[in-house]
Amino acid sequence: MEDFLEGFNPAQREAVEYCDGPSLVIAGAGSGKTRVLTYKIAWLMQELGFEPWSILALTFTNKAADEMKQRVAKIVGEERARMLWMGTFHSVFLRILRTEHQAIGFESNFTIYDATDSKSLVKAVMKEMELDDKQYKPGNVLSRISNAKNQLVTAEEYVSNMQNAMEDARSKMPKLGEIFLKYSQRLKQANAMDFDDILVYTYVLFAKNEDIRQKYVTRFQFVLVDEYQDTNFAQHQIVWQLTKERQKVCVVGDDAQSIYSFRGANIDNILTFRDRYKDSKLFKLEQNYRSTQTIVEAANSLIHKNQHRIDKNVFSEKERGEQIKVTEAYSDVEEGQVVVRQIRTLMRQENGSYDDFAILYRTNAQSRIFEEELMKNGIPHRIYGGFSFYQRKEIKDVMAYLRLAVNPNDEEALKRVINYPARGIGQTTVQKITDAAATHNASLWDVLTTPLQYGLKVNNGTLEKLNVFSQLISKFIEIGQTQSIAEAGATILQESGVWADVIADKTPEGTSKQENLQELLNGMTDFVDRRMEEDIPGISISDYLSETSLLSDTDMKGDNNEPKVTLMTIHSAKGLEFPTVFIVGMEENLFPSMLASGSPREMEEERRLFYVALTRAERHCFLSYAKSRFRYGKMEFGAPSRFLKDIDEAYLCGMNNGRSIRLQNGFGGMNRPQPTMRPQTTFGGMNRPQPAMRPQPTSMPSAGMSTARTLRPIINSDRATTTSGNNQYGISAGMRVLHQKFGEGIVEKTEGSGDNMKAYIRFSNAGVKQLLLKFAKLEIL
DNA sequence: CCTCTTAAACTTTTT
DNA sequence: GTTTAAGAGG
Repeated sequence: MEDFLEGFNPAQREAVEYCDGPSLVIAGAGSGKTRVLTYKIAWLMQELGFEPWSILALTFTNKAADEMKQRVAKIVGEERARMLWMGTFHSVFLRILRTEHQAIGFESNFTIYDATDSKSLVKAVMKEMELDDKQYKPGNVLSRISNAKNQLVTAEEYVSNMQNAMEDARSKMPKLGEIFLKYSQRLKQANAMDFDDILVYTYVLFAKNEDIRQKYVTRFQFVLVDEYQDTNFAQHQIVWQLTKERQKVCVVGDDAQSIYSFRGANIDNILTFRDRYKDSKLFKLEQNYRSTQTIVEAANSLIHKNQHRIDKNVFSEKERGEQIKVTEAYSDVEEGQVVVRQIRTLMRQENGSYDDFAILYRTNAQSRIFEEELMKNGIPHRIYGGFSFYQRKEIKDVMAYLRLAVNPNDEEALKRVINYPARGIGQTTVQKITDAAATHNASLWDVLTTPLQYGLKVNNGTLEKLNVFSQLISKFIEIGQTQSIAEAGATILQESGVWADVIADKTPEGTSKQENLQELLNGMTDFVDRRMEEDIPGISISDYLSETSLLSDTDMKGDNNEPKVTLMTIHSAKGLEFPTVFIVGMEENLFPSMLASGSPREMEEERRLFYVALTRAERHCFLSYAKSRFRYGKMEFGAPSRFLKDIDEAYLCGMNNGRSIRLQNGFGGMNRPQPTMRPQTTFGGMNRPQPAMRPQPTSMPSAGMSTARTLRPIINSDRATTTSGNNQYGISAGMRVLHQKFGEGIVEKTEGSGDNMKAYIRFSNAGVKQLLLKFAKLEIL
């Protein structure tokens, strides 16, 4: 089987072949890490006789898992590849938890709360405790809870630990432990888990049930973990629980690509691996097969600016390649134009495919401008991340019904749809139900089904409405148990009234919602078909929900094979590669993020993120920054990113309007007025006159811009008052009017027109009111 | 109780 | 610029 590993370098070969004990593979970017992992799995099966179901391979994204599965399938055949335990930490452990639910005190039909559900629950808990959400920011609270869970600290342990109490008091959130406790109880009450719980309960399951742990230790004879630098403590511990006796484990990672510490990932896991597994072997993969020498060396020069790192020498033997081009754009819009123009040029020059291009950015919010520009130019593209299909409102609504059909105790799902479509159960009623549930330690569903038992004080009309709703859900539960998943989906969509509500919406958004819901039903059918075809057990709604709750947009399969330009965050780009990469928004406070500037640790993580971005590129790499950009609805002026200076200058070349410029002057000259720059950096489309700018050619750009911005509302309100005399209501500023309820008043101003027209009226005994003229019956005096 | 309008806060990054 | 929370009127 020597030719099996043909084309492998010695380091790769050793890493694949060593299976006698634990091993740590430090794999530089583009060093064939996935290749090593896939061949190692194939090696285990074909050379060493491991059965596929005895191998556990863990990844971070579904995408990585799918890709690896496909690659393994090519070597060992689909049949056998299918039997591997391969998936994300979350999906594999969720599967185990469903099987072993009893041991952790859950019903088998527990549901998974997504980030929105978790946040909503935290808010609900805080409201109950009458805590100010200015002082306790739900996001902060949640991230503290999440951190604790990632450290395997339960709510009970958290509150009994004095150090936490002190820490919370210091950050003005003394009740945090109590929130954590209540939050956990409510999750349990709802028979639900959040993302972090999947790991926590897996750990607890193995820690408290030795027999169950043994069962899985016996099953998983070899464990492989991809992207080990991104594991958090919980994951690290679970891997240990599964491998401590047998020590058959191989982890692959690159400390330089650790970019998830915000999620509890700890580089130390990779560093302490060798202390924990005493006889572990270390392999280093240092040859990069992906990128040109220039790109690899530029990335090296960058990462050397970090203090915390494992020393290694990543090198490339590919061609030298061209320098990395740095472009300064006048605005965020211009940055988009520059990138699109460059794509067109390269397409022409290299006769390329749109698949060859990726535009990478730090935040999802940046995608828009590029999307618009690509659209304008008719360039096919695909945006990953941001809003996933399953996060759309209409989809979440239907999913909530499905969740209830599986697990009616699901509090967040219930609150979501109890009054959607509107059935006359409002906030006050929901609040009463929640209160009753809280005082009796019951679930909302308990209260809903037996309201009298919990002393729910609502009038008979409301009681009947609640009854109708709970009957509806009961019916769905039955449907879920009797009908096939796609049928059940269609029935529930119909009978819940969601479909009728969406049909009634004739706006373009309504149409798109219809399409999405149709797509959801198709997806359910596909789900069943795929599982039947691949002989995977589990085609219930619960199985469907399990899978989709852990799916992100990045994992969605393309609808067709048309080549497309890829747009995504750098985080989602990890593990991918493209011939040409644009890294955009290279500005201070954007990349590196403003929030990272406080701590050196976080700054190093941002730098690693940039390292990841650079090393995605195979041949061409473009960096760009904009001198001004719209953020939070305001024009902001930024400076070029400090990271640009972290790359050895020899690998960079400046570019403006297709022309090379000298770099030294290009950076940091942002605050000087540069009157000659504008004609150079403007393109065809930008040449339209900008009157607001013209009156102040000598002033600072910011002064000119802010004038332009503040001008607009003034003009608008001027027009509103001056034109208000001629309208269908005959109302205008200065008139004296009489209102049925408020009495006599004077019209101060009017706004809008037609049906939306409204007036600000100062009433002598009711103060200033704004009234819609469409409704307000005013008599002109 | 519902719906429309307005104000405010908001943006890292993801399983 | 976008999305959510609150407020007021019907």
